[in-house]
Order: sequence, then C-alpha cells, then structure tokens
Amino acid sequence: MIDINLIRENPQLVKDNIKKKFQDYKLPLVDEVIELDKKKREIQSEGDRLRAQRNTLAKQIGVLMREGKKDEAEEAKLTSKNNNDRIAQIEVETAELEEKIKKNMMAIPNIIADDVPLGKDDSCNVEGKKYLEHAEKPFEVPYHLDILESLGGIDLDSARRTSGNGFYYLTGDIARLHSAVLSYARDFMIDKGFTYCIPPYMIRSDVVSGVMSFEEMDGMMYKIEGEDLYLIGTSEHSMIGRFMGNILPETSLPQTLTSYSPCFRKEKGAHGIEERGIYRIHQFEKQEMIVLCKPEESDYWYEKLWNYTVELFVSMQIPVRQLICCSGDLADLKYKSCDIEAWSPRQKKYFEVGSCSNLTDAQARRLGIRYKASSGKNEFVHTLNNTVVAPPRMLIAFLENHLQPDGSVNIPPVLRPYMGGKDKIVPKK
RNA sequence: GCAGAGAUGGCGGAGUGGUCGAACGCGCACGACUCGAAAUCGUGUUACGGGCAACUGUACGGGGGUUCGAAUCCCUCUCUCUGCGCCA
Repeated sequence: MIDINLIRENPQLVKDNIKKKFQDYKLPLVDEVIELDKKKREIQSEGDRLRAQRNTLAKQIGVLMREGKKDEAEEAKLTSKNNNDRIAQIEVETAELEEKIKKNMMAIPNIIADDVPLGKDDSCNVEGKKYLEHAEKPFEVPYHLDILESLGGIDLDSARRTSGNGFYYLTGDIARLHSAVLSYARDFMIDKGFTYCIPPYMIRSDVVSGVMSFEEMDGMMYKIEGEDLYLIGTSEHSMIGRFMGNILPETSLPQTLTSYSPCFRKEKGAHGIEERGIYRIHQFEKQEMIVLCKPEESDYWYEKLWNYTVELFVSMQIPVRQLICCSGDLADLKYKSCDIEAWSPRQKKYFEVGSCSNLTDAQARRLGIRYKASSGKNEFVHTLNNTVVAPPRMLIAFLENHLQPDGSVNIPPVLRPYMGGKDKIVPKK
C-alpha cells in the first residue's frame, strides 16, 4: 500500500508505475481514489463541524443542568439530537468512502525501484550473477524422487493414505539431512548476527488480512475449523505480524531476525500439486530471514540478504544464480525482488529455491509498523524478507548435485557435524 | 475449563457520566547551573486525520449499545493476573 499523499501530489508518477508493471487496467483506480478522497474530505469537514457543535452543546447542557435551568437544557438536547441524525449519516458515508478508497489503494502497486528491469511476465526476468561452475555429470541424473527412493528416504504412498497428495514421509538419513540443513542454516544466520526466533504456527484472521490479499488468503491459507486461526504459509506472516501497530525506538533498528517454521499451503490455482515429488507440497519447513530497518537502509539490506542465501548454498557446494524479477512479475507489494535459483543437473537448468524482497514501506503502512525517527516524527519502517533455505525443495538440488556414479550422495563438510560425521549417504540394497 | 479481578500515553499509575487527551511519577528532549559531569531547578513531551491558517475531529484493549454527553454504564470478543480444576 502506497502513501495516499503520493497520489494526491503526484498521480502521474503512480500511473507511470502502473504502466511499468503492465497493469494498465488499474490506471482508472488512481483518478477514482483522488475523487473519492476529495469527497471524503469534504464530508469529513462537515462531520467535524457538527461534532464540534455537539461537543459545545454537551458542555453547555452540563452547565445548564447544574444551574437548574431544565427547560433550556431540554431545548439544547433536542438540537443536539437532531444533529446526531446527520452525524450518523455522515459516519456511514465516510466509512463507505474509506472502504472504497482502501480497496483501491490495496490494488495500486508499490512504486518499484528504478533498476527493476521492465518486462511483462516471468519470461522477462533477468539473469544476474552465477556462483560455482556446474560441472557436467558423466551419467544420467535420475528424477529426485527416484534418488530419494533408492536411498530409502521417502514414503509417499503412506503419506497419500494418511494425508493425501502433497505430503510425504522423510525417513532415515534423508530426514536427518533435512534437519541438518535447517540446523546448519539456522547457525549460519546466527553467525551473521541474526536473532533466531520460533514463531507461532497459527495466526488470527486480522493478521492474515494484514499480510496478504483476500485472493492470496483463499489460495494459500488453511483455516482451523471453529477457531479464528489459520496455519501460516510462511513464518514471515507471524514474524511481521509480531510488529503490527508498533512504534519501535529508532535504536532497536535494524531488527534482523531468522525464523524457523513449518509452512502450510493449499497451492490452489496455477500449478496445484501436479508435480510428482517434493517440489511443490502442502507442508514444508523453512528457515527465513526478516529485516525491519530505516528507509535509507533497505537497499543495503536487500543486497546483503540475497547474498547470504548465495553464500549458504555455495558453502554446501550447490551452484546457484540470481534471477532478477522484472516489473511485470513483481508482486504488488514489492519494490524489488529476486529469486535465488539452484542448478539442476538433471534438467540442465536453474530452478527457484528462494526469494528475496524489499517491500519498502508498503507492508509497514498496511500493518502500522513505525519507528520514532530522530526528527521526533513517527515514520514507517521498511521491511524485507528472504528465504534462507526451504529443505524439501533444496534437497532436490542437493541430491542431484551431490549424486555420485555409484548412486551414493556426498555430504559436504559443513553439514557433516550435523550428520554425526557422515560424509555420504549410500543406496539401500 | 470454572470463578473473581483487571486492560488508561514509551513505562508505572490516578480518574467511576459533563470543565478529562487525561493528575502524579519515571523516561526522553531542550535550557539553566558547572571547567565538564552527576545531582538540582525550569520548560516541553500521546497518536492519527482535516484545514493556507485560526482552529478542529477522532481514539482510554477490539467491536457494538445506552445518553444531549462515555475512560467512566450495558453487551460481546480478545488478552492479562489470582484461585480451583485438567494436562503434555
């Protein structure tokens, strides 16, 4: 959500930004907001005047009653009562206007960064730097599910019976590897100075509607029956929700947090759970990083964050690249975003393992997360989030890249302490 | 889960129908004193919105109601504390 003052003062900038994102159908929203806002302010002035009158009258009535002037007091009461009808009417109208304005404002995208490449959709995303050369494998790399099965590390059949499609049992060394990756990633971020946090895995509807749109909510979130609770789709939801409505002291910024949680997603819509395996599932685990900082520092943190993910993957000897998200593929709340993609030796291409975003003040405005600036004014913070690692998906990259001709999978040195010293996982006979 | 008490500014805490956006204290900012500091004294200090401005509106956990008028009364939800019960 952008600042309504920006629309009042510079509607052209807002419109140009919408065009840059190829959302021309949203252009009328800007003028609509301007008009609704004008109307709202007019009506609000009238309401304020009437309320001021009511306040004055109320005070007078108090005085009259004390002086025992009953008749005059009754007369004033009547005047006030008549005013109240109009005030009530104005209140309803104002609420309606505000709701319409808010609805439009939610749909108007955040102003994107100057250096975001322009493009209609994900086909226009721009490749950034690559890290680690991917060596050609001298053998055919099987589908990740086949690798997992040969290592005795997965049971999808049982999961389908207990929970349906989109769930899995990980077993033995693979399950241990999954935990090892998370533990290693957690310690990696702690070493970078981040504060480790385990958040609630369920949140209330007011938090949910603060962090996403209704459509997103419908497509992603699982609701707990009979309770005002939803399973989180990512720990970002509860991590950011934690600061809702807060005014933070300037000295507490930046907040650099790394959180662990399981993530629950319906995955309704575009893709669904059509992919065989563990690429897209209803439940997975993720280590996340979150930063709340002063506006002038968010560009700095953005670069820092995605580079941490790169560093982490490189330390596990998995080739990755940065993919810069183009204007048309950028979600409305985002100022800038990029994916970190890992190399798949089987598909001979990169695939997404994480996503880093700078939302500037758009999310903070929506959730009322501010800080007391040294100027004395309360300003909105900037929020950023990035995947440290989401093991089930990263395991695909891991297995494919570390697979040996004999079917075993090497464990890179950084993970061995978390695997009881093991340096490889070998196939089950 | 049951019963009772409670939720007020950055914090503590008064206020139980009108003159309360809110005493007092802490904290913070500025100033005085000082070579400098501590202590002390003085001044200022809730947030959000409308208006060029004077000024004005709203908000006392959330929502609703009673009233000319609500921090104050009623309903409801959430949370906290105390006691009892239950339980990893």
